[in-house]
Amino acid sequence: MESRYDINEVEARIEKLWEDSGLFDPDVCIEKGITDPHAEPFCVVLPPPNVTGTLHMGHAAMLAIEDIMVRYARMQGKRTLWIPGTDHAAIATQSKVEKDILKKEGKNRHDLGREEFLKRVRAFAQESHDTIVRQTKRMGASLDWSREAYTLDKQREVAVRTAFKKMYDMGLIYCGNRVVNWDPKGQTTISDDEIVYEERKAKLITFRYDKNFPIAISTTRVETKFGDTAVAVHPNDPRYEEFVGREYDADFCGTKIHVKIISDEAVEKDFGTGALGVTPAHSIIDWEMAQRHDLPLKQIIDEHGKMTIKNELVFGKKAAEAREIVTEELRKRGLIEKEEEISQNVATAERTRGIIEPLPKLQWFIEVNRKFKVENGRLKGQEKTLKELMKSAVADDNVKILPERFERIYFNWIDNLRDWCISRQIWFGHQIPVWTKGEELYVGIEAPQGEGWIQDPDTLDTWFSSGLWPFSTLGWPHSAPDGASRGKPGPENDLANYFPNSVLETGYDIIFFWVARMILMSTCLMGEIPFRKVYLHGLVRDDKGRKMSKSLGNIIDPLTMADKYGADATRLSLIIGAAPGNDVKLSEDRVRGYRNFSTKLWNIARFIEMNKPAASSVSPVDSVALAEARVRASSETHEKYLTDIAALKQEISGHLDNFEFHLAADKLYHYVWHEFADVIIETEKEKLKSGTDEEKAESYAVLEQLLLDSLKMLHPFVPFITEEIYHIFRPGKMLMVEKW
RNA sequence: GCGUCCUUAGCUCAGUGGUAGAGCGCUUCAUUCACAUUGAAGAGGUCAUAGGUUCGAUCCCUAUAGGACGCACCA
Repeated sequence: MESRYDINEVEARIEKLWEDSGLFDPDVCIEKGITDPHAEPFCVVLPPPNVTGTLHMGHAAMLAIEDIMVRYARMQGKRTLWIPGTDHAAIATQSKVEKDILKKEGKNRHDLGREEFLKRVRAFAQESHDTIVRQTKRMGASLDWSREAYTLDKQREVAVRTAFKKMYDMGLIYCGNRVVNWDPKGQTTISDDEIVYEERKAKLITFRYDKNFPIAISTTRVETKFGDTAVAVHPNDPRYEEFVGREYDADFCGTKIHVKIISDEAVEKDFGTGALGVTPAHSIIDWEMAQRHDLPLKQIIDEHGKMTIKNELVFGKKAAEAREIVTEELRKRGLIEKEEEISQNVATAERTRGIIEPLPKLQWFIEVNRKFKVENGRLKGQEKTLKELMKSAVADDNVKILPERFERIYFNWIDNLRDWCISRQIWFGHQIPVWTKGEELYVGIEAPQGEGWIQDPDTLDTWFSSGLWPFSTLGWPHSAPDGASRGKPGPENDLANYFPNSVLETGYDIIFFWVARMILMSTCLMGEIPFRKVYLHGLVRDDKGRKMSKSLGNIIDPLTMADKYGADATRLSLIIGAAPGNDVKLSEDRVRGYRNFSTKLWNIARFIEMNKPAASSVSPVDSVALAEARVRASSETHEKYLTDIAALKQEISGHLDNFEFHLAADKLYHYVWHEFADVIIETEKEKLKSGTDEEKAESYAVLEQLLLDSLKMLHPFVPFITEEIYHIFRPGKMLMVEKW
């Protein structure tokens, strides 16, 4: 063995060795007789990284954790499949490319036109994809690349369109004119989950529409009051009881408005004056109130955030500017009763950070409170709403979320869930499979026959296609989920063999975006849960606990770490000390520390190899036989070594079964360094130096066995170095498919 | 407002109902020895605070303080 462990040479060579072996593909394992086709299946689908650039430490952590589960399952003899893929990430990718083009060429997407722009986005996505694939392999992830998927490829497009059509036919997808979250910066609608609240100071103004109006109201957005069609008070508020039901005409800064006084539970008595001006067109809450009280809707702001109300003071002005003008006008008219500074949470778009302008728009929605009949699977025939299905999937313990505390968070989210707006006014993504011709509307997988059909120009929320991921990657809708194909090899039988997935592993930050949506799609379309377990990992932060970001300059790049200290060390640094669901603070020192572990392991192997007795170096088969014979005849100390490591194996298996990877890795680390190296080898050193030939051979045999056992247990965590050392002691064998 | 998590060695964090652990850092010593990307020894902790349960609490319960976060509201 080389005296120095050459990380980069070994990791590159082993990566290629695995890839050439084809053993990441379960069908190859079956063909070669390594895996029993009727063995228990174990399937994980990789959360597809966005094609917006490169992998970061969060991805590396995800890959490490999943690879541990997958390699462990494979070594246990399970029929193991881990499917790779990437996500087109519609809005994220589009806005990234838009930004780049604007910076480099000073053009926006409309200057280029839809086709040319999409060409550019696709080129960028392809480049990102290639980088991501390279990086993923570099981390040692044992993914079956022959089954690689992309959320925007042809096969997934069929899945998306099929899902859309089915849900439309079930009455779960509808097109409705509703007040939606409009992002004026990104020029698109977004869903409730894509909103990020930012705390800001605002001026709360208490005023009357005009001198004759009986009730004063409070608002931070006086410019929207042109659109008011009601004033709402709480039903139990004695101050306003007498007014409820009356209607008034008022002159608001020169514009005639008609206002009805209503009572509604949504009003808080203690806020402001306890009376609220209802602006149905520019507030989701107000819009809901308007629905309840049958109020008219008056739009006064457009998609660009400009005032459309025909009032000479503000027409054509930006909302913020109009706010100042209206405030000034109210002052002039002596209508303001109070002005106070308050802090409020402003809704902004997650991607663009533009301030959300609620607007009434015609959009596509998924209705979450409508009862429908499930058509397939285990849940066939049940009449439930999507909300109920999502809830019972977890409440009935069919889907187990780890750590458990996230189940409460999940339920809490479902309770507050509104209809999901799925249409986006961006270009990159799955175009909505709806075509119109005059009054006619067609929903289908393929464009309708005949002239004059126009496809809806909008695209779908990226999470719509991600929601199908657990089964769209397994061949749905082309292959059947059940029937005779179970147990048979080949990707065409994947759905029968690997659905539901065994585990879904992802970050806790996308439990709503993604985990919930997959449960929704799967229970609805498949009539079955998408996966049995959800394992949520924490976020990787810098050593001060801050998010890693370009602007802070605190990014630790997983590939740089892998090149410097090895993918093995990088993986270990992300596993040890990382309790499930807890954030990990990472520093380069940590990675370096685990690189030292690789060196230690290498030297342990080197020491053992150097002490190999000449007699047993004849052939590997003989050496195995010899080792076993020696071990059987071993001394008490030697027996203790072997029972100890057997006990350790029990412990490690237990931890792995319980998803306690951090405990398993920590114990192995401790055993190898502080027990095996520091105690056992130090003890045996003497015998190997001055013992009889017999003693030497026995000592060697025991050490070799301990080493091989350690390598096996370590393999899921540090696959490269363990594979390399294993080959030195067992030429021709592949550790990744050895039996656990 | 509702809820969750965190508070353990100088730093970053694991962990456990019964003499406290890791990495990095620090001190001293060792080195023709598998490994200086090392070994040995060591310093350093009333496990946030106050109550309670218990034979026994860092761990379970309650409250308090500080920090992080999620959800709802935010007129």
